[in-house]
Amino acid sequence: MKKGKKYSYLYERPALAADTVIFGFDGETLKVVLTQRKKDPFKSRWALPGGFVFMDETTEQAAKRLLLEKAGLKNVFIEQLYTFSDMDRDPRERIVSVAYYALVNARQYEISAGRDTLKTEWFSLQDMPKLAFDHSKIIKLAAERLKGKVSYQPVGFELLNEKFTLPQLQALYEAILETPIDKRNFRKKILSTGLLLALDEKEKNVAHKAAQYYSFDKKMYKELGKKGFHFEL
Amino acid sequence: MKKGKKYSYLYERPALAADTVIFGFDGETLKVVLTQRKKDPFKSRWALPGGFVFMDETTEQAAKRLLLEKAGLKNVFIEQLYTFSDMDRDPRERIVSVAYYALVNARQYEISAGRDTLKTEWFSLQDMPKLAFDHSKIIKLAAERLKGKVSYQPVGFELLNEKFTLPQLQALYEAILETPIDKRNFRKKILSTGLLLALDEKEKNVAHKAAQYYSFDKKMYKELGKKGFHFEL
DNA sequence: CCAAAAGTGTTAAGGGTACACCCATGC
DNA sequence: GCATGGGTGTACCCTTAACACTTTTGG
Repeated sequence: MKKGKKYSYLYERPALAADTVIFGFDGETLKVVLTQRKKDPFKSRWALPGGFVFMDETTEQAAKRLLLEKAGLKNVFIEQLYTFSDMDRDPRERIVSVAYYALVNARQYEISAGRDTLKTEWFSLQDMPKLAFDHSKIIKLAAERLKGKVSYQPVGFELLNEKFTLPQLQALYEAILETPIDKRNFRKKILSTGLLLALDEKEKNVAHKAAQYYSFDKKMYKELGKKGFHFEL
Repeated sequence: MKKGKKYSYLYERPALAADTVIFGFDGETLKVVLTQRKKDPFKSRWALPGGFVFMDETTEQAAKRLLLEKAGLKNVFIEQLYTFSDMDRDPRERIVSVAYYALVNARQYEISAGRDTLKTEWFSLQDMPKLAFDHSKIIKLAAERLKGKVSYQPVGFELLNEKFTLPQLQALYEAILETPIDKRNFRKKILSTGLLLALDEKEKNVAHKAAQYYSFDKKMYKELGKKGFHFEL
């Protein structure tokens, strides 16, 4: 190993960014937040909310900060997805991006446009515009990850209101897994986890039998020690 | 958002490194490759093989290059694990590390000490020395990831010879999952995947009934389209 | 012939899947 | 009273889990 080009890392380093796929659920389809770019490159194209990582923050802190700056979101579930480092990700220069995904309640939060963005909006996963950079690739990977995650951890609750009905929860699972689920089997299975708490409250003003509200029993989840959850199909 | 400190990323960037957890199996326990550091910080401490990412390579390419340089390994299964970015990971300066894990056949490859290392050796996961940086944390995460992975993808074969016996394969699963497995149930399940090809060759020179050799049917695996594998307990 | 590990089948229990009708509510 | 979606139970099948003896080989 010689000195010279190979040691250029001492002087030259890739820039480090964080981008986040924010998932939300509107009752029908899975959505993600996109921001429209105000500047080149890819001026006016839609992109994931993201930006550079500062020297005094971890990549996760950066992702959270950018969530707030670019979409007005705070205190959300967030988890690291993957690090993208292809040489030509960004036309300007080399940028390595640590991608995260976040789960938020799309109805509870107002999404607000932030710095460097023209607009910030929810887009259905089924119906996405052409994206900047390699962001479609990132979203695709995030959707797959979520599919896997939902089948062994009760993350779905992050996407719903604190109280929700079983039909709502089922619709969410169907949207994430992209497959229809049998109503009775779904109820049996999800209730058998013991993680749902039936509230004594029902839907109102619906032109059919009112659905029971439930909430997620976080205490029980901690007691179960995150074991013994398995949700196939 | 003001200019100033917050924009320091334009001038100052974290260094970017890649570290790899190399798993091997000696027939009894899971092992990982560690290298003893020749320089400060943590001079003479054991650490994961790793190093800086150059400007003309992806993090995965860097991990592969470092595998070759530091441990003499080539053409191995490698997959991204997680990106570590805590501020105080490295006492010198801020270094963000993209961690990978690799699966190699510990018997087939000779491990050789590389540049900047005193020695390079296999260590049993059960019996690890005190490590430099946050490398124990990385190894712990890698072991968990491998546990999960092995139950839905047939990765175990990367750790064995091309031909192997079912008792060998079972011992590997037991080592990874850290739990004993029933012999008959294991055979039934693993054979029912249709991914094993019985060779017409048996063990030799063993003081007991000779075990049948099998190989992994890669063609069949591709045909099955990576679906329908599920290995619980 | 002895030691040591490979190989083999059955049963019982639990979980998954498929499936159709009645109920509550608003209009 | 009608349309709409919520809520409920059962039967079959397949998978899992538990479990003990015979076979082959080298020494």
